[in-house]
Amino acid sequence: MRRKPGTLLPLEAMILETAIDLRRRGDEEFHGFAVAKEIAERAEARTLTAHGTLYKALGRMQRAGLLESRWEDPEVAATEGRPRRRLYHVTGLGAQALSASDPIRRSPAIQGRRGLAPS
Amino acid sequence: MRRKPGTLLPLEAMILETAIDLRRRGDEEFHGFAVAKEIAERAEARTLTAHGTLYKALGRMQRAGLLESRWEDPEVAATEGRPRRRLYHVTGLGAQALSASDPIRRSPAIQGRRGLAPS
DNA sequence: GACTAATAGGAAGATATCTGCCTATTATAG
DNA sequence: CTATAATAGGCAGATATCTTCCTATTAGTC
Repeated sequence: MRRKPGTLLPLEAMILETAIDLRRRGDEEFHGFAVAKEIAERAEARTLTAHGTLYKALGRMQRAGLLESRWEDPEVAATEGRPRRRLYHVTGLGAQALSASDPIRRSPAIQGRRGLAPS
Repeated sequence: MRRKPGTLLPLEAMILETAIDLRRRGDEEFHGFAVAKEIAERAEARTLTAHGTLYKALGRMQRAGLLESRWEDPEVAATEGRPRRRLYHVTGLGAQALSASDPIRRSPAIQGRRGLAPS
């Protein structure tokens, strides 16, 4: 949809918020599936089905320098008997971008958004 | 459906056949997904959807001693960028069970079965 | 021959990530 | 203000395995 540089899309802001939230709760790193579930709970279940959208957003944000990632140690995933995760963390730039972003598109949107109806 | 001991179900026979076939072609070991695809191609596309059925059959056959398995080295899966596989091989007992099994339920069933309509 | 007990089969979903395709949306050029 | 260019969003599916339900089928009993 043609990007205005230096702006966060609602989904991107939500990812950053969720990630920073998780960090406050002790998780230094997060993985896509985890934020997917978090976001699905918050945002009035717009399902965010087929997580393709989310993973594409994560990749995009990483390319933009808002996130950094590393692959989980395969041994760990193996021990826990699940697919391997890609572990992300928010960069300084990412945190900065969030606080600089239009707050109307952020927190208010999470519970009882006013104005800016989604559909 | 209550088992007659020492008998192979069509699916089990097909797994053993496929596995032995793959071994002839050089693959000492096989994994569930691979046989699933092989079988899906052969058997007139009864899809075998939702591979649950196949994985249950594999587990059952392993418990019966017809197959043995080991988990793939997590590093290998990681390098190839895909989920880890469980690698199976047919045991002597497994090969024996196949040759002892009713041939009408086997090879003929694969192309142009006569009699014994499936549905 | 009918009934029942037991298990096989099938659908669906959890766990994770990623790609391709098509449509929707938006920023900017005109 | 509109047309266009570009990208975001959504759906589907590939890659693998496994679990939980519910239904279908069959072996063996009476």
